Amino acid sequence: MAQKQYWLIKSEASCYSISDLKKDKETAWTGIRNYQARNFMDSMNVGDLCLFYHSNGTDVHPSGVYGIAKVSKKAHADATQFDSKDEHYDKKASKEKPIWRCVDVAFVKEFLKPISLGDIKREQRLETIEVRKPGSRLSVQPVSEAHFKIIEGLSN
DNA sequence: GCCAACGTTGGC
DNA sequence: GCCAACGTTGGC
Repeated sequence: MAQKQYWLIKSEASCYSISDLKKDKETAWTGIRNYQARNFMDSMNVGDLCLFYHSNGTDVHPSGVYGIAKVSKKAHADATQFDSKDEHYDKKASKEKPIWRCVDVAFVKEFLKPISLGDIKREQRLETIEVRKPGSRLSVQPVSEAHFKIIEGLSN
């Protein structure tokens, strides 16, 4: 068993939120159409923990980490790339030659107190975290164990 | 809604 | 293989 890794996965709350995952218990993390993000998903292992980040927030619902999910299945072909009616359809992909993959993630917990991007920027120990970098658009990104634990700690 | 940052595409 | 144009993301 490989050592546990930590990640941050982004979703717009209006698209798929932590409460959706709480309700579903488990979901396929489909729709990732970025090679770097895909490659990170390829290196995920079952049991890895993910910070669940809501992007494109509002004043009422700020961008930030809203909870934790756990990888429950290693990367497999993302079914939405074959579906011409899906918004993530990719005509260059075929069942014989899939381009995009996704992992399955399971609900772990929803933070009682979400950690907003503002909170993250105020925390000196998180100075080097990817999500703080200007123009950080990567929707799946690695997070160090230390940073993961700090954010988890802040929510208590 | 604006705009900066970034990835992708396509002409050359 | 370069690079300008374009589309998308995401904070504000």
